[in-house]
Amino acid sequence: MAQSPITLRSADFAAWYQDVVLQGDLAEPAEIVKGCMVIKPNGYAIWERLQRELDDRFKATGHKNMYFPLLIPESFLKKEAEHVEGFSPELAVVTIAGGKELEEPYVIRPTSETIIGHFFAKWIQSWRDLPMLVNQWANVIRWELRTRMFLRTTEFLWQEGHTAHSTHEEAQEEVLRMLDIYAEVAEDVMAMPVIKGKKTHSEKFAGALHSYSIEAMMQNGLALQAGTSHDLGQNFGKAFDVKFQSKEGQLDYVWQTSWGVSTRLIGGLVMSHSDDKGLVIPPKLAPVKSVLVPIYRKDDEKGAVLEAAHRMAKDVGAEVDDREGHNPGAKFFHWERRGVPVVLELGPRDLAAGTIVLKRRDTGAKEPIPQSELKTRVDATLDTMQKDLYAAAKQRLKANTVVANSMEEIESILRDVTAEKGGGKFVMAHLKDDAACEVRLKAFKATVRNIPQVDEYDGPGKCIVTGETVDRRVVVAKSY
RNA sequence: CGGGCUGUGGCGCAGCCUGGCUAGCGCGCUUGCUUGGGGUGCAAGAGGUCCCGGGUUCAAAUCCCGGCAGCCCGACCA
Repeated sequence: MAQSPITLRSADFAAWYQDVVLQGDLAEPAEIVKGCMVIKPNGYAIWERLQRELDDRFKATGHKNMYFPLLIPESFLKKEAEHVEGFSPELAVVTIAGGKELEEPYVIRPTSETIIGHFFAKWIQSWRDLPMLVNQWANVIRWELRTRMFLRTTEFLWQEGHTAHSTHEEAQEEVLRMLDIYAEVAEDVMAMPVIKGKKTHSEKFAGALHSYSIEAMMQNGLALQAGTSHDLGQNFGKAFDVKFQSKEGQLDYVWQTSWGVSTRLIGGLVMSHSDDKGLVIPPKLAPVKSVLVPIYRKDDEKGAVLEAAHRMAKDVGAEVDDREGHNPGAKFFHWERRGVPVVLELGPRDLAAGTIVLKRRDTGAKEPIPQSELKTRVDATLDTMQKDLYAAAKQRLKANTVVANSMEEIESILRDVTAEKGGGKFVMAHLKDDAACEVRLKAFKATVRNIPQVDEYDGPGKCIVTGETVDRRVVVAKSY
């Protein structure tokens, strides 16, 4: 009894993650459908908040939401050579419908570049039709061989932005604009610091000219690709014949972009802030920001406490946990596991003293405060907690980022790192954007996460494999 | 998709090797009392296709074959 249902991070980080997701009531494996999960109210509410934060920013930058079919004619996937090569191993295909074998199978979308390309071709004729700025909130299916809740599930929820532009420059601006929005939501809303950068050629999206990502560091030091933004060039424009006539009267293919974030963000959120007691949710995303636990012994106390509890809770927008049959301790544990940022305790002692006890989820600090200051103190605490969580995550990122100047050095740092044992680092090294160089990392299961947009290190240097001069250090890490 | 581990009331497990009575235990759940500032205590109760299918046997949770699902490791990826 009273033993924590959550594995310690230090004992097994992967088991800890699973425990936190389960105990925090975010989701559970669907079991009857391989690799899929049921997202529960506490998890879905976080997703809804993320959606709101993202969607507002998409709209503010001129994008409109649309919805495209879940099923895509199989032939569409094959129109872009790299794209089909990248995605075909993980497609789910519908071959029978209405009891009959289909003439042409449909694939369940793994992403929608192809079907959207088809419609772009229909809708775009003139430079006046551009830019076309579309976003879709949807589910997709990728038949992944290994799944983990939120981080990689067979079906997942995401948004995919798809845009078409008349010039490459404009498309490139779009790609970076959306990358910035992702970084802003990650840092300001999720309190999760990220590194913005460009993917290497071998890590880019199948069919893109260039891909960009935001990479976050989890508490075990592993990297998580938290969002991607792709410069598709004219690849899909050519594959789907999306042409427009320019002001000068010339016919040209459009320049496209696509960008997405998924429910994976919730996994990142968990692994950024949560602790051995369970979930920790930054206030800006918390479905329940504060809970008030009333405490009483006798019936006469109960009446007075509950009356005051409901009145004060209303003032601060807190939920009152007035469930009978659970003592306060049990309630504290309940809300702690669910990551509620602030828990308030109100009992007879407080009523007598005119105080109420305020407890922060992240630090565990507990403090009696005057009831008259409740609203301002709760708001201030939520605000501080949001900032502190970011600062702590940022500090961890810094502390676990190291510089290396040889392949041997990188290997010695990363070789024994696993998701369970942790100890991961971001290793900054000069390395050429070349598959032949990255193969050396693959030997110990590390990858180039990205080439940072902003160089915070020592600028150009010699590639540790080829000796050629490269522009800046890249992020090498093990990742999810 | 290859390797390993696992699947038994809601949850966590024991039993399986060496087949045999009514399938146990802890937690949770229900009811009542009690307790209440970090998982109260007592009592009575409810709850089971032993993952699924087939086989061996007088008899299968237990042995054999096949499948499904979960977790971990690898290869593949948001």
